[in-house]
Amino acid sequence: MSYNHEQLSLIARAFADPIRLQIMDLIAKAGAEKAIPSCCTKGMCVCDIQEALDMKQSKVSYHLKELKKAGLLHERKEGKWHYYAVNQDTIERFCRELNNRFFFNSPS
Amino acid sequence: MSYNHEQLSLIARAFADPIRLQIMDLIAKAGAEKAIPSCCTKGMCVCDIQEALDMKQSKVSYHLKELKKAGLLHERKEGKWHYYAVNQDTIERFCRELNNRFFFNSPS
DNA sequence: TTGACGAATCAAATAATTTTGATGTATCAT
DNA sequence: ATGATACATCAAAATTATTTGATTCGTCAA
Repeated sequence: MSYNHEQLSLIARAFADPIRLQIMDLIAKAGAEKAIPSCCTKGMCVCDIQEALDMKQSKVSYHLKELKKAGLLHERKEGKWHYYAVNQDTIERFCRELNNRFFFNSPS
Repeated sequence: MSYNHEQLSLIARAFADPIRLQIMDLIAKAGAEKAIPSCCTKGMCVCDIQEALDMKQSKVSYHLKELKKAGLLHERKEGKWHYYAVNQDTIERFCRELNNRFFFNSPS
């Protein structure tokens, strides 16, 4: 039902790198607004992130893998493209878990 | 007003190690309940954590430093002892920040 | 003072993450 | 089939984090 230390730390580790936060921001914005760059209607593809943040492709892929491993991203494959979108559920559970653990008067 | 990527990742990094989560849990419990071990009424001292988790003193100090650097702990010195307590404000702000960033319909 | 205790800090060793360039795989158009 | 594109994966190098065993610092009691 609730996360253990390993699961919690996996998510925290994913958030622990500024580059991954940048990537998350970018993907979140693309999901929220009209979709910043070219090809994405729902989610962002690797090449758009690569271009937006001026990073090597393998670097982007590596960080996306870490984020996905933590359950923070959802992947949808469509032809040649892989679209990534934020998995809000994981973030919500993560925050709820922190609250339950560290607040004496925890709000559920 | 709100955290930048560096500040956010600093907090996330602090949560990113299972050992530090253990320490946080321990300190939080000591604050919430009657105070588990011997000497602490408000906060826990290093030697109590050391004993509770069976760790070397320098290791405990190292992790406490990391947690404090992230603003997750509050330190109070009293004679020979240093008492650590959870800084709930930081956790609250951290969660609020995550919500603001990654939820389209963010609750403030 | 001296010695003992609680804790910080340091330097060296070890371990884990991240970056990089290369190579591999799948999909698609020609 | 061939070549191009989008992406994953790999192995090596570079960078960071963690652990360990001193050593040091501050406080207190004798």
